[in-house]
Amino acid sequence: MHTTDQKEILSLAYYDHEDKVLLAVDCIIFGFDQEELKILLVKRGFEPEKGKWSLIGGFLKKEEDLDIAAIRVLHHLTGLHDIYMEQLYTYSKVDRDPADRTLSVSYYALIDIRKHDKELIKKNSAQWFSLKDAPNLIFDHNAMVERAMTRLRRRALSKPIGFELLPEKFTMRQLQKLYEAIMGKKLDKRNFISKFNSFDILIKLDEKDMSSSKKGAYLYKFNEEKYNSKVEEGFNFKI
Amino acid sequence: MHTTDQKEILSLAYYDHEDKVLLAVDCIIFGFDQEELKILLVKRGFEPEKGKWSLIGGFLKKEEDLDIAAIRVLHHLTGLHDIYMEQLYTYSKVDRDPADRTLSVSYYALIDIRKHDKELIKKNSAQWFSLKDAPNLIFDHNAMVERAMTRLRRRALSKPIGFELLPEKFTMRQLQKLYEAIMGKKLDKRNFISKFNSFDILIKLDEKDMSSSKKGAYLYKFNEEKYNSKVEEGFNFKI
DNA sequence: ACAAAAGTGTTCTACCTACACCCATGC
DNA sequence: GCATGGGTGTAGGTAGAACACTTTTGT
Repeated sequence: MHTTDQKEILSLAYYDHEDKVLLAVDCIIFGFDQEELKILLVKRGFEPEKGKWSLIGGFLKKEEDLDIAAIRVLHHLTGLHDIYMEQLYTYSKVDRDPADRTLSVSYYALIDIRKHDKELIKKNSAQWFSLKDAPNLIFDHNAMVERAMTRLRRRALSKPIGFELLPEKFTMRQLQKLYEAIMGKKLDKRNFISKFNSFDILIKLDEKDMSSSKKGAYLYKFNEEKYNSKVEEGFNFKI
Repeated sequence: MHTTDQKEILSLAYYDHEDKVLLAVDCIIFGFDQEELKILLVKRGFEPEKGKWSLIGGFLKKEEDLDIAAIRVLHHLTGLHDIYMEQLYTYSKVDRDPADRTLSVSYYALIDIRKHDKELIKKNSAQWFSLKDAPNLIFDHNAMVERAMTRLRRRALSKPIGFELLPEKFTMRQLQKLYEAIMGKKLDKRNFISKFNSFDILIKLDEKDMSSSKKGAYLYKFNEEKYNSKVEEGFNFKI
């Protein structure tokens, strides 16, 4: 590899006359509160557009790649490590940010809504909104949220990422409610459960969750090892 | 909107201490030559990695957004306008380009291989390669091609983008060969044709193509208006 | 005893897959 | 007349969709 000095020399030699730009990372953070999908938004504390709602973001630093920058931003707001996260799209309209030529790479993230650090969220004047009544966002952030929603819908059909939004132990009903929220439609509980059982990637526990009924509902865990080994053998998750 | 002067003032005020980076656009250009998928590569004429094969690319200019930059790069190499094109992913590893900190946004493009400007290609020392025997590429360009291929496969199943790779008039056999190339497997011709006919988005012409058989094969055109109006009514293209 | 959520199977339909023969023509 | 690619239909299997009643238990 090259040292910084060498790089500067090479850069001067080869790419000297090219334009440089500011690059931001913006994160769409999804959570699920047993009934609906929510996103975490911050009230902007600086100009431009101070006081308006926006996605949480930050600028890419010289020594980071984009994934690292997104992880930093997510950690800064939620206090969480090991967040499920995926790059979405790069927004580049010349006038998207009135203050300067800034491009933004969007990421979406899935977190267990009960696990975030409430103090940090307060400190950053952030707040959870259900997707239906989220406020209007600055710049092109509304479009980012829409694209994230579309991607999440597609991904959830072909990868078992839903579990990232649930607690470790969950009931079948919670899982179904989650998929209903993601897909935006009611599902038949018998079909849903037998589909999921046919995958054989859940562990049924002896415990029951008594919080939502008198009878109680069995709790399940996602068996990630089993899922991975089934994938090795050609298994294809498909809701 | 703001004038450039205002922008500079705002930028100094708000984003002054952030790092700026070079941003490139790299294009995976797909073509189809009746038998297999090909990509258009250029022999790099400048350092670093001069003389090696790479995707065609260029740096984003201050006054462009990314789509415009990609269109410029594509036009520069092929002479074509109105190319089908989609943004794929942004690559950002700190050391991906040894010369300087450069990020690259990849785009893939689909063109009718017979329509490109052969002079321009020669002038840019570019060449078509079938995917199987394409040379090793510089930086992370191999990964870009792989991601493009994955995306193309998925897209081709749910959107009728295959026609972008074919001449305006084509035979059913050509269409089938194209889908076989994209999906990497043989298809049954009866099933393929009856599936496509059930969509009812092709126009069967009275002309025949006599180049590949004595009997001749009917030529078809994609009926884009009909496709669009069917989509309006809820039709879902799904191979 | 009743309210409220949990749990459980079957039938019908639609789509996908596999499969084989005749046709038209140039040589 | 034969070799070459073009064109066409059907039957069986599989996966998805629709659908209703019994169980448990706290109040």
